[in-house]
Amino acid sequence: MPKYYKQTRLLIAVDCIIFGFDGTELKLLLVQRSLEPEKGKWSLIGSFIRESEDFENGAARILKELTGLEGVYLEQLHAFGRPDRDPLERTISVAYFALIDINQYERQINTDFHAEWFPIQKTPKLIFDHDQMVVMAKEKLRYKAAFHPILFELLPEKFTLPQLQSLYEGIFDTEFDKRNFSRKIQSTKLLVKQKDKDKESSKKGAYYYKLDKRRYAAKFHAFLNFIPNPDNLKQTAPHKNNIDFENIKL
Amino acid sequence: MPKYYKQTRLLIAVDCIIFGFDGTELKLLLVQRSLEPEKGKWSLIGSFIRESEDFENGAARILKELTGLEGVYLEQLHAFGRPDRDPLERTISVAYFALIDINQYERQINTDFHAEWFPIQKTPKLIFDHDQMVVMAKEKLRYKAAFHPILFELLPEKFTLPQLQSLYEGIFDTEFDKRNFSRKIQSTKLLVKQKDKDKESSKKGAYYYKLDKRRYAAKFHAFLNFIPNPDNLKQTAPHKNNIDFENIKL
DNA sequence: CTAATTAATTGTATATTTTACACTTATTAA
DNA sequence: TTAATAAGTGTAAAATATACAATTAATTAG
Repeated sequence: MPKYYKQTRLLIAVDCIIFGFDGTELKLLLVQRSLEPEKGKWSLIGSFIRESEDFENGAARILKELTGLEGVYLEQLHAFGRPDRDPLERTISVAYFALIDINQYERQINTDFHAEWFPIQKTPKLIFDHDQMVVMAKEKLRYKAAFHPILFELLPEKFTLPQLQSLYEGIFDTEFDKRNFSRKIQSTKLLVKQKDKDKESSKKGAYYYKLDKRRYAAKFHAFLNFIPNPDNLKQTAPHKNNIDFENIKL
Repeated sequence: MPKYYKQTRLLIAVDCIIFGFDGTELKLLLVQRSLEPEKGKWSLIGSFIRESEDFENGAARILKELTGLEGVYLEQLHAFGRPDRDPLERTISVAYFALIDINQYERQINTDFHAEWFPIQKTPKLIFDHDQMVVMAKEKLRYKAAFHPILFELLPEKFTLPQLQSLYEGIFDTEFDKRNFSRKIQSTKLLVKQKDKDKESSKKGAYYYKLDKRRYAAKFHAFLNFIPNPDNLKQTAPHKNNIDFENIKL
């Protein structure tokens, strides 16, 4: 069987930026690296790609191993290939981001990874170019969330409007008027009001909602314009390939 | 020097989806593959990545070799890694898309690639998963063009509003009202009206415009909402990871 | 038992943006 | 001079986004 001669072959890894929401705060799941170099340092979870494994399969496998979860939302972020990104040997990393409901996360499944949830604003310094990956993933999440109903992937089956709003506010680092937010969300017709209330966080209690699964599947790629008033969004420092929310009025 | 033992190393290629606009039509630059397998078949331009080469460098190098152009708009599209995508040997492809003004393209530079421009709707069948790459690139171009002033990368320094409109109409496969289109484009304040006219395509002649480079650089990432009336856009067949323009009113 | 507290819920008036729609103008060719 | 062609331009109606505050349900404290 003929091959491509004289070409360089490189290591390929998949790294996962795992976002989680616990009902209050957006978090990132990090692990302590188990092999040299940088052993013991905080890192994204990753793995070399196997012989007959797709990137998606690899990412899903990693997630399963680490969190015990299957069927998690996964999307390719970017391929990172700077020759010196791993000082030991050149390694290509195909980064995926994942969205999970932290309450579904099974704490016990894999303790050998030394995994820990960090509030998104309080992540430690990561190895290699993983900080850059996280920055890009946060931008992409914001970007997608501004137009598509992607944040529901972070929520449990039943959730309240105040919970949903605080998720949006956390991700966009701003505050929305609750009347307008409610109206906008409801206008998508993606939510089905339940009969029961969540009495945890208030005396009055907030009605639970569920996703209308049919509509959700149908509208996932639609443009829903979730984010009012981009002027109020705080700017992130622009960098190469950055996506941010500048105001169009100069 | 220690290495990562017992891990698979794979071939890495960069493939470029090169979009070009000639003032009338959106086109794709394809080459006839020069090596086995599939020698002689139509293909995206690509190359194995070199020892100390970044993906961006690799993509820019390929573009330079093929078109003679430097400083071309380039953006990573997606990494493709299906184990059997190249039947000869597993090869990862990191796909980039490029936008160029066909009039800048220097026809003579590289005849050994057997390169040819194809109208975007009339491309031949391509090798491997290159058709899938093209589909994804078209979707991403539409997506970005809907919100960001990216299509100017396809135009010469001086262009007319009718030219710009026909570019947008071509990419979105629809028609816009010229009064509304003009108002919307002008409201971005990205254009500077010139004193001279293009008399090629009409008796009256159409005023040339240039980009306001400062504003263009500043607003490149802003959301400008270029596309009115998404209802009128024809649907593309949805597929995995698809981005399309569904109407949000169910 | 009543009052105070807390957070959820709901409506309206105004401003802004988007949309639909058609005539006038400049130029050339007949 | 007239006809033909495509460029350029304005306005009214509709839809959407925004700003803004009172009421409600339940619990807790007095």
